[in-house]
Amino acid sequence: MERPEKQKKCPECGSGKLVRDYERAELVCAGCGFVIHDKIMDMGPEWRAFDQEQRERRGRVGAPMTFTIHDKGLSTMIDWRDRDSHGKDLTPKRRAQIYRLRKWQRRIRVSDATERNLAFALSEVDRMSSHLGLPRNVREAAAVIYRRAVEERLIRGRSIEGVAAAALYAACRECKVPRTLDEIADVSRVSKKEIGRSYRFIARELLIHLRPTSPTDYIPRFGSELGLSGEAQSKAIDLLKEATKKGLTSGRGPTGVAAAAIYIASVVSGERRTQRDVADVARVTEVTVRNRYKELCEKLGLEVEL
DNA sequence: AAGACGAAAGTGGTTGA
DNA sequence: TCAACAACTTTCGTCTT
Repeated sequence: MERPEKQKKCPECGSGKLVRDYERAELVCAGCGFVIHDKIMDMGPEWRAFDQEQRERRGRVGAPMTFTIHDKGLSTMIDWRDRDSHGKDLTPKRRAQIYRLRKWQRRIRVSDATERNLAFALSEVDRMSSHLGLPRNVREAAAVIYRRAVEERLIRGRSIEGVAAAALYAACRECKVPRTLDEIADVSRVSKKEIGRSYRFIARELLIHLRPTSPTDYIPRFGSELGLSGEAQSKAIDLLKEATKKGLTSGRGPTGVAAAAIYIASVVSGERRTQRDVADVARVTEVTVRNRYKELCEKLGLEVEL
């Protein structure tokens, strides 16, 4: 795997100016805004991908491995009959020893049952992260959250996959690279509803208090997916700053607001994208893009000639 | 032909009694 | 537990480029 330091040029526009965004753990091209996430931290997949489409195509992580045969038949069970290998009765001393051994074997079994569950959950986190192209630090954060949930015994009555997905969702928000519940649900095996419920539960129990997602956090990703330049993206962020000041973002879905800002920015910077395209990457409808962008234009007193 | 616009009805989730 | 509610979606017809 290539060392991040050796990556000197942007694969998209060839510009040499790459900026590290430590907060989001991304490497960003200052010229065109292209985001090179997996170069900086991600030691996960061994393949290299230069954009989201490639990453999705090459992500060959499929359905989760089954851990049903936990030890592949290698475990030994101590016989319950108090006989030795010749069929003779054991001395009382031996019997006591065997009893203790059996007890310990039981204990070891449950402890590696929780280990297996943890391993399974973490492999789920990894699998989902690969699909979503998330950097390593987010996976780590998700793993930490999941481990805490295990320690606090919060998984009882909940599916491991649900909690794993919820932990990942929380981790994304914590690391300021938010993914929507829908996006998480797409790569998970459980429903959006269950992930949401699990998330709320563990967030409450683990006292994880996350500010509502800011539309700004979506700009680099959406911008990158639409191939927008860095200037266009900064433009969108400026717009959002203004909008936030005037309270235009509260109560609105952050993805919708982000989409509108991106759309306006794309138009004013001469890199126009259609409402359809913007709506698609933001996972909202054109109607929402329109409504938000009309609001933004009116309230910010913007003239956007088309 | 494609994109933008907007009206109207429908959906799922939150809130407050 | 139920109904009201706001945000968002779906659908569809019209206008513009």
